[in-house]
Amino acid sequence: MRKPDRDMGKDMRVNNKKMKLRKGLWSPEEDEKLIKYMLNKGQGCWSDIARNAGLQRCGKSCRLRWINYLRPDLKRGAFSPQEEEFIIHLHSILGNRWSQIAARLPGRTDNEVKNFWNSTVKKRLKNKTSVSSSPNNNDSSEPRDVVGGIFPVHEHDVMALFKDSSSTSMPPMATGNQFDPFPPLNNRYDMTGAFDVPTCITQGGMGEGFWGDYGILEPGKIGLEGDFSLPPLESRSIEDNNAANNSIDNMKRNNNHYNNTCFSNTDQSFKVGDMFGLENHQWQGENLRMGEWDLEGLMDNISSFPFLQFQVE
DNA sequence: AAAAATGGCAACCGCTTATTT
DNA sequence: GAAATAAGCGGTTGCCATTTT
Repeated sequence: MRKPDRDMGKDMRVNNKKMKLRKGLWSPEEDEKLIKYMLNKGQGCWSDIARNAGLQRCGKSCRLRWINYLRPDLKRGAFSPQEEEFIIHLHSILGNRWSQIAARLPGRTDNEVKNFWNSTVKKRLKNKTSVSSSPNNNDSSEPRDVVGGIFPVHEHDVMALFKDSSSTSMPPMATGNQFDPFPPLNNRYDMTGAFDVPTCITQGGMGEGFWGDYGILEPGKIGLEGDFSLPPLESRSIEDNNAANNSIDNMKRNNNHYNNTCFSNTDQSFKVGDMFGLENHQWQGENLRMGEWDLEGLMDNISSFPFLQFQVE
């Protein structure tokens, strides 16, 4: 429901003055204000941020703008074929849980994934399936058994597989938590935690046995024998993790919005914790529990996991 | 060249969930 | 425990650019 820029929303009070809230597209000036504020003050209550940054926007709008567009760790740019495959695969398991899917794609937002799905993937799958005229393909809003004939994924099959694994070769998880075939890469929204998105795990990459026969689930290949000990994301190597990027100029230079390149291009990594001068890594302790093998559980947290490296094309 | 159709995506809305008072 | 507030999420809309007619 995007309205033209001139459209104004409801009121907000600043210094007891009634101000009209802006809606619609963000101007570069607004972006700059928000970036500046976020860099200086970090994340807080969004309605305060909106007010204190001098933006005539509601907090919700600021949050969205930051998360979906201005965050320095966003990858942006076209989805790679690997990412596409991964999205399709995850969607076959998770359905329209865009945030969960996005959480497993470094530098991507739920909005981005959702848009990509609705505008591109859906269509592609439709074409594919109309050619193969598989009976099992319709709209993709629900988890499917077959996605375009590529991925034979069935929720309970996966579950069974995990159950089997747990009874036989499932390792005693170091963290005692549930097994997650596609662990979220990070708590991306937690500005107190450092993360280096583009350097996300790489061991072989997708394609090479990643999918086949649930390749990713094969104990021998992916460490089900017990090795989940990859270092947490935030401690992985970063090519040039110089907090020198810690300036709006750099952000602008790298941000699509300003010159069509990506914020954290493939050859550049950010640690937001560094950018913001923060050292807490709250995410490390999130929610580790052993529980029943429900799907949600499956997709819940786990410590780091050999994964894949996406490239922006 | 102009109009219409289509695609991509930013941003809003409304609902749900979590947290605070 | 209830109410208020904030945050998170998915669905949807509509603008703009590109492609097709």
